[in-house]
Amino acid sequence: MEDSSLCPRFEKAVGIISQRWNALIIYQLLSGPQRNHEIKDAIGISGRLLSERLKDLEAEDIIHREVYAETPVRIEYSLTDKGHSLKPLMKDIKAWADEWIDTPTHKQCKS
Amino acid sequence: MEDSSLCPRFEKAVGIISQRWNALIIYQLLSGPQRNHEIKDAIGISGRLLSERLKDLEAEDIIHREVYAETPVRIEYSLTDKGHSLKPLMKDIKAWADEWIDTPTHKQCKS
DNA sequence: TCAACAAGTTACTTTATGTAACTAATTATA
DNA sequence: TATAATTAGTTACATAAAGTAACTTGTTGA
Repeated sequence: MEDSSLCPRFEKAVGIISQRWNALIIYQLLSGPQRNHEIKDAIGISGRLLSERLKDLEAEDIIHREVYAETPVRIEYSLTDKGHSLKPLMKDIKAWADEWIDTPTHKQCKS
Repeated sequence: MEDSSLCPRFEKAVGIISQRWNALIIYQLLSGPQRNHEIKDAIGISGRLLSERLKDLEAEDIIHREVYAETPVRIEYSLTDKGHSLKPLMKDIKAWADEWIDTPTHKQCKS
């Protein structure tokens, strides 16, 4: 293991995107800045993992954490430029899913 | 957990693509049909997981397993139409990686 | 016959994820 | 003023997935 002949950049990108929950978090944030509990409720992740992933994605400069010193304090997560640049990718996944994934028991989703 | 309000098709697609190793296997097969050990050497996966993932991807109709009754027997894996339809996605990941991922110690890779 | 290869499988260890309870700060409610 | 509720986390523990390596089966070439 551990030494492939593939492109290291590609492997790094795949590592980020295919880390569990990351794609769903990024997809969710495409619709605008959101708070911890909003993301949590939207994608069904546990608080433990959401905190962990948000930290990871912030470290990768894909999302930005903004603290609003209101009362009570409000913390919002949003996509950085780097994060926003993943939009075409997310749209590709969505398009592929619409064409190739069969979920007869579920209705069509909005684009 | 377990009940999100996202599109079920999208979640299914993300589940497949972001399952560890799947994207690398599919990317690797974009360059043509390959045997078990070729994929293994190319992406650095263990034999155990490669067998498991190849079975999963075959069950999803993303790859095809062809047995050539030569001597010794030759087994080749290739992308199905559904698998090939993931090419734009893979290219997007590659393009994103080239633009946003910094690997100063590694050289540029072929497109 | 013996070593080597190819495609898997089995057994076992390590890491990641899921679940739930717990903080700390604030706020609305009785 | 207690009391419960909310928000963004964290901690502790159980379960599931991934990593490692040895083993199997069938065949080949020396």
